[in-house]
Amino acid sequence: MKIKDIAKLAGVSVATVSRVINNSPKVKPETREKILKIIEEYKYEPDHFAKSLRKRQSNFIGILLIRNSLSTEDSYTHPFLSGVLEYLFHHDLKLVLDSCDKKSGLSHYKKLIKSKLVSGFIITDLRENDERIEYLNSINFPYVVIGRNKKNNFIYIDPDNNQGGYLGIKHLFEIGCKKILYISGNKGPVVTEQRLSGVLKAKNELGVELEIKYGDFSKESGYRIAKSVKLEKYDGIFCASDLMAYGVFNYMKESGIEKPLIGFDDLPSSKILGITSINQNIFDVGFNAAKMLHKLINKEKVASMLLPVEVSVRESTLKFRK
Amino acid sequence: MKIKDIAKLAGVSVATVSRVINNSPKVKPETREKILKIIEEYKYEPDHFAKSLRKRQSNFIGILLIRNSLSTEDSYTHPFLSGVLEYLFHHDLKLVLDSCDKKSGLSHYKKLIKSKLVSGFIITDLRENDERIEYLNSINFPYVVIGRNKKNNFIYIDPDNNQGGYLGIKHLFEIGCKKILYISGNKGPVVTEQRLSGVLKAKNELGVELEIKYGDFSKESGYRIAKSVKLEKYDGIFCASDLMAYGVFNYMKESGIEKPLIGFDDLPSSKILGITSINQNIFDVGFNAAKMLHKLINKEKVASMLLPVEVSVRESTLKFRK
DNA sequence: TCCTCATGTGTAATCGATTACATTCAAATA
DNA sequence: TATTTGAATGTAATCGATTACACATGAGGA
Repeated sequence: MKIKDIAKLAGVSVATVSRVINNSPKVKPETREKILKIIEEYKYEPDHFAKSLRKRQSNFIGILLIRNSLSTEDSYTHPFLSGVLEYLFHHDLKLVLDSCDKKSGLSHYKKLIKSKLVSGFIITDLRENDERIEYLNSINFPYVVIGRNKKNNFIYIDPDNNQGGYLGIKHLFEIGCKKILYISGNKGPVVTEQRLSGVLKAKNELGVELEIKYGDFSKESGYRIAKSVKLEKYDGIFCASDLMAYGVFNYMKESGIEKPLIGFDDLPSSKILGITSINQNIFDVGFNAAKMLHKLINKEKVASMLLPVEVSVRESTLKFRK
Repeated sequence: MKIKDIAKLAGVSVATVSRVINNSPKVKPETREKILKIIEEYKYEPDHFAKSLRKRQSNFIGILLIRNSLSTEDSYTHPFLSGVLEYLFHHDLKLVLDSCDKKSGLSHYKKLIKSKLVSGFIITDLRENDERIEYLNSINFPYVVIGRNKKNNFIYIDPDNNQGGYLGIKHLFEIGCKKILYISGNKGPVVTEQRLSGVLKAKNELGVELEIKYGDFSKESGYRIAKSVKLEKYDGIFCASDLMAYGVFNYMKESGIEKPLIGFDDLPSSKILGITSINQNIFDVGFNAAKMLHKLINKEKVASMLLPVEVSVRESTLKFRK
């Protein structure tokens, strides 16, 4: 079933049918009705490839996952993609999901661009000095980045890590903590600085005592640090990642110490373990990334975006509330 | 840059360039070399839409996620999609990820088919009496289903739940359990029967004593059942889902009882909690689903597939080992 | 020498839509 | 009445590739 068939059935030319499909105003209402009825009756759908070819536009956006990067706890992909899809759903856009190697992945992006398959990218797994950024900037191709790096010469969307650090300390303060241990991530990643900076802001503003140790975001590092310091000294612990909080959690169980504990990221396990954490709405990240990209594709002005985070309060701090 | 430009640069016709691109054997080697060099030099890529239109074939497969179905713990999507993408990566296929409503989602599938955008589907979130199945069967469109239902009139791929049930009991038996509590899922879903049937097979084969209670896969139901029975009576507990195992786990912590415990699904939290569980390799599910679909699209014969599962042994049973 | 045949290449039709331009027809205006 | 105008529709070119068919060339056989 193609446009020609519909035209024949309706006794009009293909041009008129096309006009109806594309909502051109210059079609007589009765003609439009008649054609729509036939289209409906035969469940006609225009050929996607013919349409894209002729219109010289793709309604695809691309997301490339890194090959072989299966982390044990990925709770990110589903809500993120759902958010993206939710936006696309309402705007006649589609998503091509593809994969590429971490190294040498650029050629894959180039292929998708040169074959005119996609009209924009959402970039994930950003690196410092990311060759993808350099390339996309150089040809002025629309894209939005999830996260930031030091160069930061692009449009990005990122949860407000700074605010997250702030809220964590504030929450501990509110349940009565005065001497807090902050287990930071390792120096290097931008998130480390962002979260730390929020933590420091809260410290100064609220006047709590703060000690800082540096882990590396991993469970093991959390455990190690918890073991090496005297936890008794503190009346609250804030970790820059849930994984580190799990390490601390395990150590506390072992040693019988009980202190208020907060993590960061709000992984699903935190809900099950009852650990308070800083929650980022990943669905919103996806949704807004798609929205921003859509605007960029339409040549509209777009500003980078920080998404608010919030504290998911659970057992691990709740039971210490005064 | 289009094929015409390449042809001009090489001093040949577009047909010859096209032949080179499509590996037609009837091109003189020197001509081929010359053209390939120019293609390489200019990084030419054929227009995807033109190619698909003319060849009357799409190299897209489709997966539709259900809208607004954000479960707290989704550890499935990423490895599944990674598996799918890994196969596609090597076979010049691409994935269109889209979404549709749980109810009335069928029209979305129809659209993708009628617009000729996709040449096959991987069906997830299967229901009993799934209208998608009826429709796809009726028009003989290629698809592969993740999971099974009672009708089961389709090609599917599914982890071997039966084997999982068997292995769970066997593992408990091997660490010395003789009187086991099995907390099943609710009657209805196919997995309930499958897992239970494996459990029963092991019971008969190994001669252990077995008691069965029915939960509903949820954490709460696990907790409730653990509380309502006398856990002391048993020397091992096997749950048909990790969530139920978490409920049991929590109750045991509270009540100070310690018994070997196994869950099913191997959610990420199980690793963190140290709970032994039945693991399904989700990456393999995705990879093989893509492979099977590819064969179906190429009109090859394909048989449904059960993927082996294994026991991820952890603390919750390890420490009881004799 | 002439014919056949294989090899390599070019010409032009084609896929199914969109759209610039042409055409028709009736109403409005001079 | 003749002319202009605008609305509605049709004709045909076009997007960029693939491919059936035509054609040219030279080798090999009669």
